[in-house]
Amino acid sequence: MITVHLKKLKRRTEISSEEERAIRGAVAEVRQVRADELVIRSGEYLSSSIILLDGWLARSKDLPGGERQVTELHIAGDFPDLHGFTLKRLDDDITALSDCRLAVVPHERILEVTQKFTRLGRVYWFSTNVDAAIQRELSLSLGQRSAISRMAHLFCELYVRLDVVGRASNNGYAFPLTQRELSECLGLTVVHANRTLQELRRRGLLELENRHLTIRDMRGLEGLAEFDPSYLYLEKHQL
Amino acid sequence: MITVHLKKLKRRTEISSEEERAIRGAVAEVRQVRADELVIRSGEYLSSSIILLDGWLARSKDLPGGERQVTELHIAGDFPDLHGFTLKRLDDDITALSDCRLAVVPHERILEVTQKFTRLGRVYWFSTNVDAAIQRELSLSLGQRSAISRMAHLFCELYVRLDVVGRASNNGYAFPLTQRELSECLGLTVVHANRTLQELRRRGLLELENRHLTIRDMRGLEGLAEFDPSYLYLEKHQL
DNA sequence: CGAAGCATTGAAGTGCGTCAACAATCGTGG
DNA sequence: CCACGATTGTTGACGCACTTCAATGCTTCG
Repeated sequence: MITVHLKKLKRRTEISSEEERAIRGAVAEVRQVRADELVIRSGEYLSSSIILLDGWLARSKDLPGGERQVTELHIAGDFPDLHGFTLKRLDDDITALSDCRLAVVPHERILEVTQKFTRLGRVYWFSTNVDAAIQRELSLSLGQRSAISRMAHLFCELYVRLDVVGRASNNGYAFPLTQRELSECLGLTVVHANRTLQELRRRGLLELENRHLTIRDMRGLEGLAEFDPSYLYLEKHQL
Repeated sequence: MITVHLKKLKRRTEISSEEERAIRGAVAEVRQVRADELVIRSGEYLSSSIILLDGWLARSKDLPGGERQVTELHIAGDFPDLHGFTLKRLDDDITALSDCRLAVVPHERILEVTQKFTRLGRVYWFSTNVDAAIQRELSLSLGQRSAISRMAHLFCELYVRLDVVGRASNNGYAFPLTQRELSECLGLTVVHANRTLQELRRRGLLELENRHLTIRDMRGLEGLAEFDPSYLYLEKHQL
């Protein structure tokens, strides 16, 4: 179950069997949450963090008027609120986009593990830095890319990230978001997100039905998105 | 000189005199760079990071077509490429917006210091997490706020951050960016950034001349920006 | 089976972009 | 210290990508 998290880590760095045991031992319990459940409210005090084992989570920030911006989508293997280990409260909400299974990791155990294995401290620091890189790429999208290029970019990124944890299959993946949620990722209205999605279909780049995305023309999609995965830091790192 | 960096750290957590000595000892040299100089190119291998002692730096990402998005502005006291310690290369460029003084900190010394003082490891991890929070707030701005609210928000944030390191004075601060650079922070064209700035002036909220910003109506500006500084994590933290 | 949420479409509006010109300021060399 | 080209700031006219509003069918699920 937590194997998916180790799979993600091992893609980017070596994890010794001793370190692996320490990580496995840090999990206190496994929880389930339902779709649409608010998992963590921004501002609330945190004494544990969660590893996403299965399902999708969104981190988002709202304006007083209700407008919502998703700051990052999280998939199986991610450690969505690991930054809460040092920050002790989040500045963004975490919501379940689908039913999810979560491994709860108390901060005191993260502290112990990273004291004992200082390299793991760097591995997890690295991990939050990659999340920050994903968020920077989002800023680039929101600030400079057109709606269609932005949407294409998101689908490309998710394909790569899902592939790392073995959740992508022959050019497609399960995609549980509604068009409203998708629009909140992209800084668009639902109506325009809908039209943009249709344009991607019309160009023969992808299909999206029954919550499943199929990429029909990966080259074309990547080209439209100007997608370059180097910001995902997929190569092996010495830490 | 590096005192400004310690000032920033001490605002958010305790730093013992032993830890302070370790930090001061980690600096290998002090460099100067001129305005408009490309300080770090994204992708290049890094074996040291820099603390900004004086001046302004911008982190930015470009699209193939030349469109640029600034992902974060950095001021005195910041550690702009600290994430390079784990990532070993950046996904964004770092450019000098003004003449700057930089303290160079070799990664091997960061490694030593954080091995010896594991709490300092968490302090710096915390620090990159705050940068990530600033970037999330930018995503919220780019995705959901109007041009004028976005610009107001940026000026509010910079006031608070500069105040922490004692670089803001009676409701104003030195602001070295050109309108082009400002527009690249906000995802706007220069022309529209210019008109938006004029609108802020016209409403009596601020003045900007000779590279100096004066806030005439802080309440009004914060209200327009819907500014809430909690994402800056200014309170004292146990790490 | 009914209600609520979700996807889709059309028509009309607007915030911001584009293009183009010009004024003001800056930096540099003579 | 002035000359002058380059950069920066400003303004106007116009265009368009995306929003807004509103209506309609389609799912989904209690």
